Amino acid sequence: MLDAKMIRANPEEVEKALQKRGLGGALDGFKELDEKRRQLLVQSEELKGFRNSASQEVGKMKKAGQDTAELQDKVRQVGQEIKDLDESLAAIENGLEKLLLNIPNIPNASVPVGEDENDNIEMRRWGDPRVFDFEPKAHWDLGPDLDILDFERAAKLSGARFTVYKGLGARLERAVINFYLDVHTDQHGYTEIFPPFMVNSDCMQGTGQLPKFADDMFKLEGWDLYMVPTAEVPLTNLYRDEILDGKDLPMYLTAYTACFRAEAGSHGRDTRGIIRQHQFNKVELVKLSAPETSYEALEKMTGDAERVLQLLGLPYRVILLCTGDMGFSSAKTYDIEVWMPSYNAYKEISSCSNCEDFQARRANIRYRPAPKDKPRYVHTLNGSGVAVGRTVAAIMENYQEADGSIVVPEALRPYMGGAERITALK
RNA sequence: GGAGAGAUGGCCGAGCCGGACGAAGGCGCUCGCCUGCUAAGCGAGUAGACGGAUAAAACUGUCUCGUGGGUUCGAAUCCCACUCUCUCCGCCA
Repeated sequence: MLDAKMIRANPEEVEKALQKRGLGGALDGFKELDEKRRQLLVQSEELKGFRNSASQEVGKMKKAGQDTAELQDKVRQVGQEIKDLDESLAAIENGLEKLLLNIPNIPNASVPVGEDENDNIEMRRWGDPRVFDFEPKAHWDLGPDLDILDFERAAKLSGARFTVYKGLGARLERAVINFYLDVHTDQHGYTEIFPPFMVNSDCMQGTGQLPKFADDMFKLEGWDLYMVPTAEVPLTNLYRDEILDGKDLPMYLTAYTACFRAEAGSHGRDTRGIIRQHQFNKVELVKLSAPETSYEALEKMTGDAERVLQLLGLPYRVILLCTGDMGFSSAKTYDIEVWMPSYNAYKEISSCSNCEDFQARRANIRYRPAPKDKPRYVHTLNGSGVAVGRTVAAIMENYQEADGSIVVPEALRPYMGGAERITALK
């Protein structure tokens, strides 16, 4: 959520910034509502001030044995006026909040202006895509052939866009999860959290999924609970409505969770394999940072995500998203894309964003730099560290051999009971 | 799922037969004094949000005692609903 005071002070600049995201006119109506709100607020507060002093007066008069009927009558009338004013005020504040909750974050000045993914900027590449001396298979063929992925039985259980992992496939998924968590906790300084996989609507609003993207999520019928679309939601909301001690910043958090996405708009994309699923695993990185250091923290976090791909020997590139391609809450985002032979292209495997104070304002996460200081909003960052299912798909495809087996990357072997290779049983 | 108890400031904890209570007291924290150092001791200060005022402050108004309603001239205190926590029973991994 943007700061109403900031919009009030620089309406043209905010409008310009939102236009870069292709959202001209998003601020329409703000000024009128904002002015009306303050006008009604002043009126209401004046009357309340009168009510407070008059009520005290009644108390004194009663003690002195005086007749208070007239004053009480007067205050009763004022009370009605206050009630009416407050009703109008509440309606206006609702309108304002609705407006603000649906406005995305303002891009950082370093973000390239553009319309869509074609205007993104490639920052760097790591590793060289392997040149195969045989025709490589896609993971959706490798998986069933090796009997480690079962799409048909998954469909029987849950329908399209679910996968059953079996044998060393299941083991590989679990190995990657543990490997990622170990690297981030032991080498990158993150604290491991194991959060609930269902969270309430306050959390969803705090990180920006609600109210705008309700259709992308799975909601539990009869409950104010949603399946987490990413661990970013529980991790960032851990400190919702709190004032943190400046000494505790920056805070580095990591979590494995399954992630659940309905993504109504994605039908027809990536229909094969495990790239786009209703349920997938991810290890997430979240940082709470002081504003001054949040952009350094973003570079570092992106590096942390890159590092696990390097350790697995998977070629990737880093993309800086343009204004038109960024997520709702983000001020600046790097995507990391891993090389996928089946697509003959790089495919997103991580997204690292600095949301600045956008989520912190929604979720009311503040910190006190020093004991006497006023509380300030933290900056929140989140990044995939990285997507597990897509990692497994990338390993399968990049490490496949001509005989249809898959070599286990060395870094994962300790997590695979020493297995060096996944081969068909038959 | 059934029965009961509770929710107050950073923490603990009074108030809860309605009237100067944004809230006693303690702890913690900050600043100062004292002490050779540390500890102890002494003094002062110590919630947030939204407004007004200001160059900025000082200053000032309103709201907040789990949340939302209600009663009343006036609610932390009375009434209703909800949420959460704890204890006992049941069930369960």
